Amino acid sequence: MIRSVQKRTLETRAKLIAAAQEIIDESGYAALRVEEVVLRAGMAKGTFFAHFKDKDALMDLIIGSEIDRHLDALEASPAPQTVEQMADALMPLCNYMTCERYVFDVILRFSGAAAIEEIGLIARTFGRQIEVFEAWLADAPFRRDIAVELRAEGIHAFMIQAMSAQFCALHNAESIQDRLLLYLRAWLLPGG
Amino acid sequence: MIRSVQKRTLETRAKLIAAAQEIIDESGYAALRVEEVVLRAGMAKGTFFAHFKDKDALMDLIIGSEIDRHLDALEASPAPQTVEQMADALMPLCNYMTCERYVFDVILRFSGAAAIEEIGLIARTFGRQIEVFEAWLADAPFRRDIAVELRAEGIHAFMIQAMSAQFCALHNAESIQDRLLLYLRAWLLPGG
Amino acid sequence: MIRSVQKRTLETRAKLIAAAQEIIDESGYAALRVEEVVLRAGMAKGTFFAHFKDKDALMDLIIGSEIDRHLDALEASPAPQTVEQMADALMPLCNYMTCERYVFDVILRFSGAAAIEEIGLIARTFGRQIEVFEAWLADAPFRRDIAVELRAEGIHAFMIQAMSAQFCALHNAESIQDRLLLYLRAWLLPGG
Amino acid sequence: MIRSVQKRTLETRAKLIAAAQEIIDESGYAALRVEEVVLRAGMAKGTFFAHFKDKDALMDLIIGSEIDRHLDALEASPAPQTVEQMADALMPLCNYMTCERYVFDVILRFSGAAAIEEIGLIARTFGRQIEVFEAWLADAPFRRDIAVELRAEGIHAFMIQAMSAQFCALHNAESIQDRLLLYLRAWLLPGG
DNA sequence: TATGAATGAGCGTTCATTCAT
DNA sequence: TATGAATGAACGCTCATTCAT
Repeated sequence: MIRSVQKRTLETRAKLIAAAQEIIDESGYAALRVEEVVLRAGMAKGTFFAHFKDKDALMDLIIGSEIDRHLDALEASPAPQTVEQMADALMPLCNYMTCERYVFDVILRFSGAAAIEEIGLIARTFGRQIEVFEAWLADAPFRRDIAVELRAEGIHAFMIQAMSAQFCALHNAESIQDRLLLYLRAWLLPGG
Repeated sequence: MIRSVQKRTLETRAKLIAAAQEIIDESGYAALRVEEVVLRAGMAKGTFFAHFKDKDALMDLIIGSEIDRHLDALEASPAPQTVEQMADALMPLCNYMTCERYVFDVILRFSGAAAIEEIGLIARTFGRQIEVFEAWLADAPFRRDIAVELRAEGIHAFMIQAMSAQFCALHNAESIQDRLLLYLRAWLLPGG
Repeated sequence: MIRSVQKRTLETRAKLIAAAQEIIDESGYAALRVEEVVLRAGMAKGTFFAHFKDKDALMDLIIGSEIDRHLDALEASPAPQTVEQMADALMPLCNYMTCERYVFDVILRFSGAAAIEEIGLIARTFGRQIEVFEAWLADAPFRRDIAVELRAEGIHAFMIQAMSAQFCALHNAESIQDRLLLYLRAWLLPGG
Repeated sequence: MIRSVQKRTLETRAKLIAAAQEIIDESGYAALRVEEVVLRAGMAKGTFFAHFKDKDALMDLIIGSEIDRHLDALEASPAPQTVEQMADALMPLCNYMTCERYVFDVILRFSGAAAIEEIGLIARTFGRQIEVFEAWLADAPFRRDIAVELRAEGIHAFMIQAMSAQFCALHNAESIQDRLLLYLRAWLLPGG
């Protein structure tokens, strides 16, 4: 009884997400409208807000899931042994996070959550990124004078820096990857 | 004649900025409404948009000016000779940039400008930050294995990272300053 | 078997009414939400509508019952022999009916029922009020030039008038009782 | 300058009211939707709410204006000299007020205003009704044992009573006019 | 330059009611 | 009977921005 109810609920939720993804695939994230989502899902507006606190909550879920998928792939691949390999490995995620100005803004905005109960997927993926980096660093031939967590946080900081530059007219000469490589080399192989 | 017109224009502009600052002082940045600004300045709404392209332009100006003031102070002070001094020196600026979630969001959003002609004050202050850091690094006893610009950009990346953590419920154990110190030491004194 | 089912049904109904009354006691009639009622009664929303045609039906029942209780008291008391006594006697009922703007609105709305089968408790209590007044008038020293039913209806009309004035900012100088007394004297003792 | 602006404002307001009236004429009061009003007026939704606090405010204005028009007509006509004439004179207004259940409900709900500043047209027309009745009674051959204001209020009370009965399944045998006549005779010609 | 009424697209909300299980 | 997810049709609102005067 309870199980069947949950199933129905999950199906509805899935339909809403699928409809949203469809819109995003067609017109991009910034073009998503709640009205259009429920229209495509064949549901009432009230149903949307019964499943998601607001539009942002859906956005957090969809973007967060996509980031998670990238992290899954990173976890499934062998740990990079050079900064070049690392930059290569990070590029799919960086490209996704910068695929739209709107997406990058949402990510930055949601990456910090004011309260524990508000922590959404995107915020969690930021934690997971650090974990993935830590796993990479465990056996990699990089600097070992500082804690693995610190090294991982540094990678993250430079990823953000490289992506931010992408949206800046002052720095658009260099690609994300070039900048990332420069940063990672200086961060992980000092003196090298 | 021309001078008097310019003077009047500047006065109007100044009145609008003063009114905005008043609201910010009373209720914070996020609470600022154009309606309220023109009301206090004793003008019509249209006048606002004759002086500022949009609300964001005013926000960019006010926040950018405040950041500039902090940079002026940093430039006027002697260059830090230790990472501890550097972290200390950076804290007033970091505190301002994180005084409100809204302010930090605006700063991140404006730090990259889509086109050269759109570059606003905040974006410029980001460039200026790098310059200030470069000046600091010129004679300081920090790593010299990488270009001074790269070193400066790293400081900036870690400042952002430390401030971001501030808004994240997952990391609020450590203060901005503690994180910053940790990062700067690892970045500027590798192996040290 | 049948008895136990009926008992269960009645218990469910009673629980719903009790929960509703609890909410009313705490927050007033206007604040009552079906959601909150079933939550307190520990039931599902659907159960509510299995017992009451709609929310209004519950409201009609609760308010109607309260009015009935007042009418019981009036019937149990001796008939007033003066308009002063009559106004005194009517005040508890008037006070209840005007305890909340929402309650008075519901009463006026329900006092007329669109169809015989829709006649609810409140509409019935209006009929009962007339009957009570008729009983009062049977032996009382008031005008006798018109039918007793007409006299009774007049009392009712003036009760409504006096209560309506209560909610009007234009007339809040006089109390319900003062107005009622004025009206009743003019209605029941013309020329007196 | 100021005048021309006011003119434009008044025109917009008039267009909104005209559009609303059009809908009412076609489909009735209960069918009026804000969306439809602005659509017909060729305006934005925001404009509606810039002119009317909410939908109810528009309803109050339209219904109140209509009542006012009836009162204008009553004031322009000679004062009734018999209760029969009075009932005849009141019927157009009564018919309007009971043209729709929704309209009568709105009238009752708005006839009392919680605060002076909230007093709308409908509430004001109730005061005006009393004044019109007072003017009628000044020279008419009706009872004079009570104050003219009191006599006027009684007429009003009985109008409401007669109209309320109209919506009540228990009393729909008699017409509003018959009831009104009965009431007025008993009220204005006691002993007669 | 100044005015301020008008715009407008979409979000969030409400909450009684229905219906498949 | 009981369940509770889903419905749905407006409403109210926001508020930066535009534009005719």
